Amino acid sequence: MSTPAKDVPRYIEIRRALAMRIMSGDWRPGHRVPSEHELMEQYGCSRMTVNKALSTLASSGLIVRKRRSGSFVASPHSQTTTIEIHDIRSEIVSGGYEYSYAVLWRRLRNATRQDMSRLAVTGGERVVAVTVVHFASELPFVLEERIISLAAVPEAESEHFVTAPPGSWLLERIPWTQAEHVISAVGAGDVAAAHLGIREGAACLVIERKTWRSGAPVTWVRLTYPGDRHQLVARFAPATQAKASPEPRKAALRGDAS
Amino acid sequence: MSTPAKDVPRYIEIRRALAMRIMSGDWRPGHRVPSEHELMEQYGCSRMTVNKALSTLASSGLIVRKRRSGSFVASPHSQTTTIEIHDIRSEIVSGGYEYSYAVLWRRLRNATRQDMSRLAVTGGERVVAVTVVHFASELPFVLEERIISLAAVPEAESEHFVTAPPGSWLLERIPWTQAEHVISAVGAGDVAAAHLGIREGAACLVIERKTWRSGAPVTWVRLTYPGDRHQLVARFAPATQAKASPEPRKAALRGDAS
DNA sequence: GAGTGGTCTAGACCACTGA
DNA sequence: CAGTGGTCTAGACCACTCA
Repeated sequence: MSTPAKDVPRYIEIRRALAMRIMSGDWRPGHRVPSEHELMEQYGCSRMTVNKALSTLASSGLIVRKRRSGSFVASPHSQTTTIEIHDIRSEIVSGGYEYSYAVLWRRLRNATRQDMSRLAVTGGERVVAVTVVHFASELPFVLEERIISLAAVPEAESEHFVTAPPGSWLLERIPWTQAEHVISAVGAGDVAAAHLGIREGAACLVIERKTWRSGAPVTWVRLTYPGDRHQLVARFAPATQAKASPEPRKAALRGDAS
Repeated sequence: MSTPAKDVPRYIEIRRALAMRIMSGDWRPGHRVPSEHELMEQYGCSRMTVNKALSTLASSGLIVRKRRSGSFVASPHSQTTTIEIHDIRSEIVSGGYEYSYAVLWRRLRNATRQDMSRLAVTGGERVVAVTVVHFASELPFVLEERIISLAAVPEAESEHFVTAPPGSWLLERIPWTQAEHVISAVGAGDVAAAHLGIREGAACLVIERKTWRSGAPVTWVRLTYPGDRHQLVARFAPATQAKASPEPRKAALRGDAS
């Protein structure tokens, strides 16, 4: 069995072989993986090649590398997994729904204490605060409450988001950022309940995101999804890429559930 | 400015320089990054070095590489971010609380239709179903509902989880796996409400995890956290590792919130 | 002190694909 | 067809750190 691999690069072949030993339980956590020199001889290839196998294995968390001691099978005491947080529009459109949005209100103000804590700034900057509902085929899909720092995005002062919602609008202007997400569950407040057409106190999935650009706060946003209309999916398959995931679901609207 | 870097490896220096151009907006999405040959000359180093800079940049999603055409600044239309899902015990202990748990019940049965759909199997296997509450200093912290495939873990047949909860017990025996997580918000059902000491319908953060080992289903688990006692935090800072994150918070218990 | 991983070099061949 | 990235080689020096 296990055809010797047709076209897969050498380093992936090695990586896969090592991953198999680990994931099969053959090598328990703490077990010492052969050194680069040993693997060179075992596989008859150069050190750079086994190094690539080992370092990608390390970056996916399957092994830990220590100078002078060697590489060891890692202890999986925390699972790290990757989630994708999508643009709301494409999320809705790719679900086969029609996208629309409505700006509920928009204000220009000096940052309140709450604004400052949300943006993680101390000085009293000017901000734009805007609240938007996004619809999937007429059905309220998510409530977006956003604060934008005018120091970071001066153009926002005169922008009323009639041609594009704040998220997309910002993405056009501030393409690459650092971000922090906080995911939680809360009961819908009266505002959210009214705008999302759900019962007050109904469970909602809330994603809060702070965004920086080279260290400077850009925007804060809270997305409130009715609990029965949205979920996040994350997959984790270390390095070996065991098999194509059956279906990379991302979000489900009510009725999509299997 | 920007001291020429003391000890940082060459490829990180290059990667950082490129990341700066991208994150500053100097190079917009779609912009063509210099080719490996051009960068070789620019930085006076070998191709392997610039290759490492570019490929790590690509794996962090900042650029897209295409043969024959070149490397291009990626469009950030979906943010991918990494969350860590921790062992419940260490999650509680690291929060400064005292950990304990109680097995509510445990049953051995042939897989029901629901069990099969949760484990993603079709045959009617034997499973262990077990429900556990985890406490943080006497306060119910999370409800764990779990199904374990006996085909994958035969020892579970006689295990009653008195010395360790199912999660830790499994981790000891099945260290490395693939997993799929689904994160959602639901109102507490009557069972969850009773055991977690919360109002029925109160918002809960729910994490469902399916676990495989080399393709074979091992376990399914649903973790129900009272919404006001838990949240997930994810950070995203592409490649440049801009700055040490102020504090890698993971979970917050009521009272920890700032 | 010796073995380990971290990094780097100056080449090489290949597959792919856009002009 | 020519330029690009993907991979690989057979060396090298270094820092670190465990024994």
